[in-house]
Amino acid sequence: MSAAERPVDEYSSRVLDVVDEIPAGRVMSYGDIAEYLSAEYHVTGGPRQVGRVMATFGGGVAWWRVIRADGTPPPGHESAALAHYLAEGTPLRSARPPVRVDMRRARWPG
DNA sequence: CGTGTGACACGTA
DNA sequence: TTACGTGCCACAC
Repeated sequence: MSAAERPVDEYSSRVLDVVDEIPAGRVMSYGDIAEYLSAEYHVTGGPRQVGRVMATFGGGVAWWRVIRADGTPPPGHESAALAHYLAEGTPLRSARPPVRVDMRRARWPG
């Protein structure tokens, strides 16, 4: 683990912990994680903060299971994300650009 | 201490 | 369906 993958703050640790619990073939949106942390652990932070955590420390977790609410994977990682989706059997609405996960079926409530 | 930026979300056109 | 504006909040300058 590099220093860039060692979150020192509580919020980042919570976010990465939740991401680690998402089963293969399922996904959560940035907003879902923010809402889950707020409801279950009573910690504040919006979707953009979750996005910031993933951009900074996402390298150490299953980052492809954390996507936007409309089902699109993070910019610049669509190809790598698609490979994971095909390998895990994640429900897709579009298997070629613009790649989009079928949120209605793949969404994990946490 | 104001301004810009971002791996976001949502309503409206 | 895509495109744009607005709200959001932490962080860098």
